[in-house]
Amino acid sequence: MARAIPTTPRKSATQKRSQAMVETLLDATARVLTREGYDRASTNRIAATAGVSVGSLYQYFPNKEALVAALVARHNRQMLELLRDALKEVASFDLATAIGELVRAAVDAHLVDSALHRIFAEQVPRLGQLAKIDALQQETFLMVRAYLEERRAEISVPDLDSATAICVTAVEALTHEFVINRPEALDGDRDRFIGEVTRLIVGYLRPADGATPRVAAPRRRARTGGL
Amino acid sequence: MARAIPTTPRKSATQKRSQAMVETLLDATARVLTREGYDRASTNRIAATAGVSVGSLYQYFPNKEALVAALVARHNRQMLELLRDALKEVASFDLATAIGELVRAAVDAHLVDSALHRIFAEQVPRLGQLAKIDALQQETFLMVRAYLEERRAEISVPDLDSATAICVTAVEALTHEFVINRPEALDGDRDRFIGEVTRLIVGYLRPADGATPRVAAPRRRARTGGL
Amino acid sequence: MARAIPTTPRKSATQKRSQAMVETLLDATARVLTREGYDRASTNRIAATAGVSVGSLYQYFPNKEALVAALVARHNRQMLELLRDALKEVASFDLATAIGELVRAAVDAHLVDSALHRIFAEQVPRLGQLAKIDALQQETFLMVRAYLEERRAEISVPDLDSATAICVTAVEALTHEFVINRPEALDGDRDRFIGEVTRLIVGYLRPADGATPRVAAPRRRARTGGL
Amino acid sequence: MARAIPTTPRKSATQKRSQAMVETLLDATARVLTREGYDRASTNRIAATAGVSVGSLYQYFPNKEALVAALVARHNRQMLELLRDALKEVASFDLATAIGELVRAAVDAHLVDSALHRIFAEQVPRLGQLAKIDALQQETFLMVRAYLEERRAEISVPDLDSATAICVTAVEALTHEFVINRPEALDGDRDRFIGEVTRLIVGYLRPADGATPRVAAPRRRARTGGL
DNA sequence: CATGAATGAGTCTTCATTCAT
DNA sequence: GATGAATGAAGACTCATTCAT
Repeated sequence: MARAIPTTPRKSATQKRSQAMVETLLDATARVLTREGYDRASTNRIAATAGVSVGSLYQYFPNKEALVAALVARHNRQMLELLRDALKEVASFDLATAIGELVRAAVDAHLVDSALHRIFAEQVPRLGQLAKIDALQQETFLMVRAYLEERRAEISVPDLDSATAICVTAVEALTHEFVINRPEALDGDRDRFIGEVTRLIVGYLRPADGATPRVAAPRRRARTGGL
Repeated sequence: MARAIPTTPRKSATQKRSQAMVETLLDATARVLTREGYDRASTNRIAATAGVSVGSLYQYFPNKEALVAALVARHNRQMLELLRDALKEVASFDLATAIGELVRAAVDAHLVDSALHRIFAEQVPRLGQLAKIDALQQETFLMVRAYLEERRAEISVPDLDSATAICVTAVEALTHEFVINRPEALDGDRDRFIGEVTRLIVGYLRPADGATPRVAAPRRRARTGGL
Repeated sequence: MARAIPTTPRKSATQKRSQAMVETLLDATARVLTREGYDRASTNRIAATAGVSVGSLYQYFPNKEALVAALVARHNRQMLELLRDALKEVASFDLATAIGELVRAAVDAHLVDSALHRIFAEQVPRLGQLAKIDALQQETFLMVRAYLEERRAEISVPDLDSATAICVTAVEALTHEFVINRPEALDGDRDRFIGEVTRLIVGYLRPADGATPRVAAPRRRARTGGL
Repeated sequence: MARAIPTTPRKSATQKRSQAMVETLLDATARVLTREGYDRASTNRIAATAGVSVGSLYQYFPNKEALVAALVARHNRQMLELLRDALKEVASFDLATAIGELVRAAVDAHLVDSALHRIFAEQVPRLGQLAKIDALQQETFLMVRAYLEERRAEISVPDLDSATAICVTAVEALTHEFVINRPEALDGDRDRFIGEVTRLIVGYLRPADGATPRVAAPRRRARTGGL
């Protein structure tokens, strides 16, 4: 306690400066990554872009991977934030409306920095520290699963875990594909896309009719004669 | 006349040797890519793995990108082959059964070399020649679209283009996610996964009841007011 | 205020160190070029000879060509310096004496580093940046032309531009030839060479008698009949 | 003798084919050298340009240097030929006219293939075999010297060796400079150039007036106090 | 003899990281 | 703590030359 008086303020000033430096570096990393691609994003270039010396960069990040990992984490956090907000807002909505809003949030999330998002998706190797970061994606799963749990009554799918996985994966992939690779298909027509995806998901979670198609035993590869 | 006999074989012998070298190099590339990742896959390492000198590698491929592009093309072709076969087989089936078989083919395709597929998806930069290769993916779109066209009567979605895009993207993403990132979820239970995905797609294409959920106007952030 | 003192020196210390590194690299380049020839002068060898890492070399020069260009520039500057000094000194001399001194300066200039000069002349490709460097040679032309302009009265050649070009080219070539390729012809007899060249030039600029030989129309190959 | 019957004809046929191959290769070398420069003129490229396999190239030339040396020799021979012809023709002319024709021959010689000549002069390293080739230049010296000897009476320069060296060097350098580096100065005005150079040389060999400028003892560098 | 596939040493250049100031 | 010069391993690619066919 005695230490808190002089230490805390001074430390937080330092921390504030540190935090500012970290943000500056992450911003520079994002810019370089977007402009040059992963392979040409050298730590020297990033430091220069940040207006800082390489040495300083290494004062805050032990190596390049950690730097990129931190940026990925920040970006994921920003995206997640939007989803979290949407989930809060949606809590009392009926399923279809709620799913619609969640899809819309997914689109917004992909638009936070779609160029950067593409680089992460397409070029950044998922090794070491980056592997752990997918844990953030896990959070998405848990949040969505919790929501579906609450709406259990409206859902006819038996296994909620796999249903969540399927819905989250499908929405994320469709959003990604359309925002990143077919942005022209969304121009001025975002709602149509959202509507379609929503229908896909809602139709899956709540099949109105009874006829759930059951997959037949595999027909192909009957070569060996087995069933 | 007599001399003509040895000429042709000799030429094809050369071609056979060339082809063999190309295959050797692509195999080595796949192995190095899988084992070391894209960043550590140097042309020297690839040549060494192939048991060949770098010079030979450059006799067959003008640069590293072309080598990787050729491997991607080969892999895509193998995957596409499975889908093509499935589409042929499925031509006369009813929609649900057909979709089931197609999903199964997608799974098989991702299992052709899932480790390599992951590297392509996660690390190989989509630049230059690689961009063109996504054209192969375009082929998937066209093939599936053609199939849906034939089953038009059973499909209630108005815009077949976007429906195809959505189905192909969703199936590919779900298959990718489960084969690549959650393989344990498929062990001994592949049919359940296939069934779920099939239900997702069929439910989307052929909503039995009338209640198609229409997305409400955006509730949050009524930005510019546009639809 | 007190702090201002160390700052400036430190900066100039850095600049001094930079300049020292540049000189070291240029010296090493000259040594390698002289000892090994242009083709065997690799950046790695040059860096090693300089006792520096390749990386450092590239911190100061963007590529091999720039390095060689800088060395050429330095060498040309040194040679030019001698000529400039001679021209100053010679301003008031009569034409013959002046030309003699200028020829002597040309010899001295070629002796600055004749081995290096030979490499530049014989092996270094005149491309890219090097092309611009010939501009330094342009300076020679202008300086000499200015001198001749002042001595106009003693010169009977009508076109001063072409006269300058002829004199400069002839002196440079003769000096080059004798210093670089026939150094033994100069040993202990430099003044005789200088005298001969001076007579060549002075005789050309100031033909005492009237009989200027006019070239007859071409005798051989009266091709199209043109003059 | 007995062997001569079957051997000689067959051999000469072979030799003829050999000679043709050599010429083809030299032509290709010239083309590649001119188009790509010395550094980018690889034996593989040369062979390909010649429409021949590398192996064949090495059947006729032990290495790249020998190939280039042979081309230099051929080119020098062609140039020399023109000079030789001119000297024959000029034998009976008076000095001024003769020098004029010789200068004209020098220009023609440089125009044989000026692009190639430039490459030789500026990029080809004078090492190994190439060194010996300058012997061809020696021939020029001897031929010109022989001519001057015959015209001894008209020449007032005491040392014919150095006079020859000076004349040959000056004419070659001036021709080179104007044909290679200032071709525009010759367009439609070749005779003017030839006239000037001729005046330079004739004025040097046959100074009409007595006043041969004698070089004074060096004036510069009197720094240390010496004369 | 001709061929051209194969070789691998060697070139230029980049970049993550360190450390003296 | 900040700086940025220095490092040197490593990468993509070229090319003279050889040799089995």
